[in-house]
This record gives sequence, structure tokens and C-alpha cells, in this order.
Amino acid sequence: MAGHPRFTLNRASPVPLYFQVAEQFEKAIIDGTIAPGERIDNEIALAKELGLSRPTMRQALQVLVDKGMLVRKRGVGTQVVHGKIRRSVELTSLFDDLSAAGQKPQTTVIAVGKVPADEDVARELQLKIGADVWSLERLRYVGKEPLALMHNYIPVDVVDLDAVDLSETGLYAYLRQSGVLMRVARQRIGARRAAPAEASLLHEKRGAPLLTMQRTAYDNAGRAVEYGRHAYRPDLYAFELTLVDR
Amino acid sequence: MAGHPRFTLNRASPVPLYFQVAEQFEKAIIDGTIAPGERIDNEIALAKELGLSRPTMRQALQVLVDKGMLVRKRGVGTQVVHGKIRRSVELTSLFDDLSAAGQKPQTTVIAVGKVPADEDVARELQLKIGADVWSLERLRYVGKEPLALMHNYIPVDVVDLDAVDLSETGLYAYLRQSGVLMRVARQRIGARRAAPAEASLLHEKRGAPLLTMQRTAYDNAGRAVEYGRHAYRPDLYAFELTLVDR
DNA sequence: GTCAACCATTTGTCCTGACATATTGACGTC
DNA sequence: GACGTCAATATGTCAGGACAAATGGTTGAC
Repeated sequence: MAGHPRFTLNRASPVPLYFQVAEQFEKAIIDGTIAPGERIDNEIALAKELGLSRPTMRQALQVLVDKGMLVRKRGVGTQVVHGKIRRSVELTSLFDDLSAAGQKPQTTVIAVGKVPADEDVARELQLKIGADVWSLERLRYVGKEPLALMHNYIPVDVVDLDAVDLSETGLYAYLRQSGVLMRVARQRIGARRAAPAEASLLHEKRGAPLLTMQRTAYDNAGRAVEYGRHAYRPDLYAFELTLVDR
Repeated sequence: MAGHPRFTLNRASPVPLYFQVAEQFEKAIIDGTIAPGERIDNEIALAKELGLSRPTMRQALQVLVDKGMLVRKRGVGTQVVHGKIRRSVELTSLFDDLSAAGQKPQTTVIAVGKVPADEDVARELQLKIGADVWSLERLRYVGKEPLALMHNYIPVDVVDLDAVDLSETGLYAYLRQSGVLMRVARQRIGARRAAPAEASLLHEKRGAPLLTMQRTAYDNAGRAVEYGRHAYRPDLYAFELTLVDR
């Protein structure tokens, strides 16, 4: 029987049991306490040892299977795949990404104000052409190098952008803080040549390749709450994601 | 009480009940039988109507929640978010994507053979530098336009590439067919200038921007089975993905 | 010695039942 | 009329049990 670390459960905690188990399992996998390729105990034994029911234990393991850290094979068992899985692309922003990486992103607000929606913006935000939307244009630095040119559009009834200093806070953090809950987003990642103005802002040469990302985020009710068109310097940034086949 | 379509269940089928329900729900959402924003019946009522237990009904709904088509709110109910969610990025290849879109991808094999692994390839495939690997270089067309230049590396003990005609079959389809099961992959999407040789093959101008994707795929045991470096024409291709916050 | 049949193991699916917790709206008090 | 309280409702979590199906090794027949 394969060994595994002792987990501690707190039944008084509001944190669900399956989540407590998943958290500790994930930690054990990341720090190598459970080696990659190792087969862990079967569900029933694990459940018994922790004093849980099998469904709860399964739910805990499922969390890690979804993250691509565990693989289950019927009739065989459950194995650890990897120690260092990067988290898959989540509903976060560049600001969050950089903060998590220990860097201190700096932002310059180029322009902010209400503008009439063009055809593109109106379609994505489910508004009529010409309707007022917030337009926010920012330049993000990492160190002293410009990294990304970001242009966001937000319906005027979602938040008030006049009242906030967006050079210190990330837009997504501000939206969450304002009670805007984003649940689903569609992203489109592509590439194109830099326009002259862009190249200048990003300290790139004319016609340099840029990595582009368009994102439309929706809230609980399916209402579009944010549409962004962003351009990144490809020598400084790339999108990484982990895919799991289920 | 919100109406919803009649579903048919086949208990004799090997397809799990929860999956049958999820499939039919998804179809109903996509074709608009259930309108976006509509609140569907509660889990207990749905389960009762279909003669299922609540856990099974929950499992069915969870599939669609994971896909971003449904949103659950405790104390409130379950709502339809979107009709036209694109599937999130999956463990498929460009060939699969195009086939699914009704297009007929054509492929030209530029070169195939065994080569010694360079530093990059060796690191990604967990091999020693200089070890033999399959190298496969292909050019993919959509219609008469070149779309992508694909360079794949595969450890020699995974499959035999000599025996197959890869101008007719997708590489991933061939791998699956050969019993290679890919479960997890890491992707990195970026952009760069086209090298002269690339530009020529892709019918692009010198120095044109290209969208690049590197992918390393792992099998059940965590063994790296494929590493690919690909370049796409950004005017013809982009990566689309749907993110769901959970 | 080879191959097929069998069996133990393990995950997959499905069931019933119970209580917890968040949300909303109605009710009642001040 | 405004505000707090309470109940109804729906999802979230958890338990315990049962059978099905896939896998891999073992046993047995030839």
C-alpha cells in the first residue's frame, strides 16, 4: 500500500471537507511528498483513513483530476501525473498574473472617459451602436519596459470609472471589489503588426509583431460586463495554459 | 415553473444517464429551446420528472456548468448563460479543429525522419540531448492558402512514423489510433517575426508577424509523448477559448 | 510453452437520505 | 413607511450502500 501524508481535517471549519483534502493533496504533490508517477491508495482506503465517505473522497480527488495533477484509471488506481502543473488559464487579468509572479506591475492611464460604442464594441457588449460606454486605455510596465497596451470598454451602468485610480489597482480587482461578478469569458488570441502609434508606446519598431488578445467577460446573468482589446510585446509575454483531457 | 423540453433516457445504453441528460440539455440550449437567462426547474423537480436521483441530476448539470453554459446560485436556482459558447480549448489538434468546422484540411509533409534532439526538444521530451527523435515538418493548407507550418517531435519509442501517410491523417488522430493516450498538455502561445524560409512557405512577406504555439503533451504515466512548435498565419487563424470561473 | 478463461482489484455510475447555508420575499413591529 | 425577522426555496455538502465495467494478473487447459 502506497504511503501518503497524514492529512488533518477540521469539521468545524466552513471550508468543505472535500476541499480541505484537495488542498492538502495538492500541496503534497507540489512539494514532492507524493512523487510523480506514484500510485496513491484507493478511494475506499483513503476515505476510511480520513473518516470520510467515498463520495466525499472522490469529490476531493476529482478537483485534482480536473487540474491535471491526478489521473484515474478504472481497475488500476489513481496516479500522480506531475508536480509542477501550471494553473490553467483562469478568469484573471494581466495584473493578477504579474502580481502572482511576484512582480510589481505599474500602469499608466493614457485615457479614460465615455465614448460612443463602435460596431465592434456594441456587438460584443450587446449594446446599440453609439451608446455610451467607458473607454479605458492603459499602458502596463514591468520594470521600465512597456509590456502591454490595453484598451477596455465597459457599459456605463456597470461601474463608475471616474472615481477610481486605476494606476494602482487592476481593473479586474476593481470590478470584483465593486460587486461585479464575472463568471464566463470568451478570449481570442491572435497576432498582427503594430500600428505606428502602438509601436511608439510599446518601444517597438514600426511593423513589429504584437500578440493580441480580445476578451469579453459576462456576469452571472449572461450580461456582457467588459470587452477588452489588448496588445502585448511578444518578447516579454506569452500565454501559457494547461489542457486536461476528460 | 419554467418549462423545459422532454428528454428521453435510455437505461439500456452504455452511455451514462448523467451524460445523456447533459447532452440533451446542451442541445436544447444551443438551439434555443431553452432561452438564455431562463431559469430552469430546480434539481429535485428535474430529477423526479426524469426518474433520476438528485446526485445524478446534479452531475448532469455540473457538466454544463463546467462548460460555462449554466450558472448555479444557491438559494436562487440555475440559469442558462449563453447559447453560443464556443468549446474551450481542448486536447485536439488543428486538423481536428478544421475537420469539425466542416473544412477539409490538406497537408504537405515537408520532411520526416529521425534527428538528434536539440536542447529544447530534449528538455521538453525528458530525453538526453542528441537522443534520436522523430522530426516531422508539415505545411497545412485551408483551400489553396497555407495556414500553418508545423514542426513536431516525438520520442522514437512512442510510435513509428515511417509507416503512415500523414498527408491524409492528422498526427493526433494517428497517435490516438496507435494507442497513445494523451491526457495533459502544456501550451504556450506567442508571436514573432517570420524567418525568411517560413515566410516563403506560408506565402507571407519577409518579417511578417506569425502566431506561434508550442505544445508538450503527456500520457497517462506523465511521459512526454509529443512536442510541437507551430507557426500560424494570424490573418487566417486565432485561438479561441472560453474561461469559466469556478 | 502458449493462450484463453477466470478472478481480484479499483474506479465508474447510481441510488436514498439528511442536514447546512445562501437568497429572496413576505410578514410584522416600531 | 422603514427596517428587521422569519420562513420558503434552492443549491451545497456529506453519508452509506449497491452494482457495473475495465484492468491486470493468475490459473488452467491444451
